Amino acid sequence: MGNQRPGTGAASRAASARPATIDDVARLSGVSRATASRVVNESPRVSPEARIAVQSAVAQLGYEPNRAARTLMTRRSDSIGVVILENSTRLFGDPFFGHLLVGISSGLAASGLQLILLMVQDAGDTGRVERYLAAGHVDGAILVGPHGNDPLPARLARRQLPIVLSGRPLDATRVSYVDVDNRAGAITAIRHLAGQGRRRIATIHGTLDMPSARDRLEGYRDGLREAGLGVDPALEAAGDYSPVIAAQAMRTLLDRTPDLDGVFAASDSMAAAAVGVLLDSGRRVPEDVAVVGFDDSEVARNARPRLTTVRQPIEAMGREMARLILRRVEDPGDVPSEVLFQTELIVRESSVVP
Amino acid sequence: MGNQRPGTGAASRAASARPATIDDVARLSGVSRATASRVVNESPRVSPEARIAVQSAVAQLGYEPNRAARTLMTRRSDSIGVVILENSTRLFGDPFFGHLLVGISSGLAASGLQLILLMVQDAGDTGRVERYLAAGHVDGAILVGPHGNDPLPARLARRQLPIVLSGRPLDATRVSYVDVDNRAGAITAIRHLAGQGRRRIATIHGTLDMPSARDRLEGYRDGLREAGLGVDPALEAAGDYSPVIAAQAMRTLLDRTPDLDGVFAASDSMAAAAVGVLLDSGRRVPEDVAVVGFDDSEVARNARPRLTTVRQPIEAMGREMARLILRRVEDPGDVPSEVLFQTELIVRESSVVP
DNA sequence: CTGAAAGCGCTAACAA
DNA sequence: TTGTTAGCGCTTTCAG
Repeated sequence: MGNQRPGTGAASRAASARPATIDDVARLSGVSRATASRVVNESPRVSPEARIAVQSAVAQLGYEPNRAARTLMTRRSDSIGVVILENSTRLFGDPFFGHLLVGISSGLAASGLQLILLMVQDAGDTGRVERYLAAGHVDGAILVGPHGNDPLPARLARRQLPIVLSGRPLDATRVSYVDVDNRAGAITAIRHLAGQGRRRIATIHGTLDMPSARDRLEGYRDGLREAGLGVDPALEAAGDYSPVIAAQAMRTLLDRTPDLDGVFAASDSMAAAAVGVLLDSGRRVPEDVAVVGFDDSEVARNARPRLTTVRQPIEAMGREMARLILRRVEDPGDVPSEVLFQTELIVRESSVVP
Repeated sequence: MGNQRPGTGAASRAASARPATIDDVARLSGVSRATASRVVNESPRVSPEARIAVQSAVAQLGYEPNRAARTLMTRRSDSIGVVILENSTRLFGDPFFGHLLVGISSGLAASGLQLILLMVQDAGDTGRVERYLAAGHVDGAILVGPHGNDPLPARLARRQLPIVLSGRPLDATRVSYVDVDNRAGAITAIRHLAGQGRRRIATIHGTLDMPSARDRLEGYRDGLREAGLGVDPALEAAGDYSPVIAAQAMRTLLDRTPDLDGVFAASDSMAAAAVGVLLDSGRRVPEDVAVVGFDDSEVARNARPRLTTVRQPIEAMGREMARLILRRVEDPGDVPSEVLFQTELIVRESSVVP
């Protein structure tokens, strides 16, 4: 590059202490701050010459807009809060949340909005997180894993913060959410088990303060009725999506109804735990008891026997949540959207006798 | 609480459109902006009366400082970037990352710094993320899962950004990191297997561009030598921490050395996959082949047989990473710290014949 | 111990 | 199409 005076030329700024400002860009390209700003923000009202001059100055200086200054002016933070409402025990033992995060992250990436992760582990966190979100530090929030009785969604909505939920809310509040057709998914599972000749089909459901858990339980019952098999409370046991509690539930079921020949669990982790208990009890899977899970996570492919399961497209659901929140941030007056994804039954070894 | 004119009193601001500013606080408490600011920022140079007046005004107005304005002034963003350098396949199939995130999040929570999550899925993301981090939008960064050949850590360090790595860096760069004593952990695993009478112990190691994988492999070899068992390349197979590749590796090992009687895998997920292949091949675990994993994640407790494994305190490591980055942000001149956690061997069914 | 004033970097009226 | 001007809300000298 020709002769440069050290410490003053543009090239020498490579690792400069002070980052370039829009003033630097304006000066170097010979236009005003305003015009430089217009180019950076892709306003159409700029002459081609000015545009080119500014763009090359931007490149030369490695200019990056100062987000704080921009936020102060536009009153937009260019960031989205992602709130994980679940204690750590279940949190990442189950691959569900991780996949959802990956989807959200990739859906947000193209937009230039940042992802601010907020984990609510205990009651103390709730206040902190709510204050932060309500203070206008984010343009919108994605709430992952809210239980039906969680007041946070309504509280934030009342404060006019755009939000999107993972999972249908329990009350009929009008908020955007993304969910899978839990009821239909459960029905396909039961239909499959009944089709394999199973007659005493039990279920390990999730905590019933979560709508997804309720819907899967309802689907289970509907499936039984559809197959002409009666509903029997003794065949239903509560889990909480953790393997430990699921194992307990399985033992309870075996005590109550030793003749059961099928199990539908509301997650793969719980199904895997159930299989463990069944094997421990001397039963063979699938010969004596057929098992179906939910999610189609790594757990299902990893287990032996491999788990038949109801697949939900978790990453796609995360991307959709990102899309929805971006839309609501653009246009807060937009009506809330409810997006339902379809499930797919993946048949593996745990439910089919070879 | 007395008589209030609607729309103007403090109480009526409860769900007001415009958030309170420090000017509002100053006015209500009868001091200047400067003094109000001092109280908010806990400066000691304020009279008790002023302090009390301001504090009550803050409470009354529900005042929350505008972070953008503060950032503009202080040149601190009050946020930490957490960069996940791993593609989604492995990402959350393995509970490791989730637990680390929980630890980091809880370590950061008390400080008031926000956690900005940046996932690098493909080469295209790298530039975006590096630009973002280098532009001063975060006060520091925690890099999770960097491979040895990743140029990002050095690039960011050169730009003066405080960073902390998960895992020892391959080159001898002086950066802060948190790791577990991988070599010692592997040795305890081999010592245990040898103690159970195993003589043909194989290993499925991780990708060798990650120091942790190298260290575990070295520990494996050291353990063999210590037990008087020779090192045999035919007993070593490469995995990449994914179950699928681990299963392939296990099959390769069985082809090459059908007489193996022990397997040490560099993660629980890989160990579980290896168990699956062993069972498929008609072998019994642990009777014919004893298996030991690494991590002590849910996978280990969930598998049947339950996995013996080398526990690492993942959440504590995450919290420590948060502590280190906060310290470096406070005092960038501080010498880099290297924190090594100890492992613990957890003996379960997969390695001990009853 | 307190207040007045300056200014961080940016965008958005408003004129020209 | 462009430039000038006026703040956004905050912290921080500098006087007093």
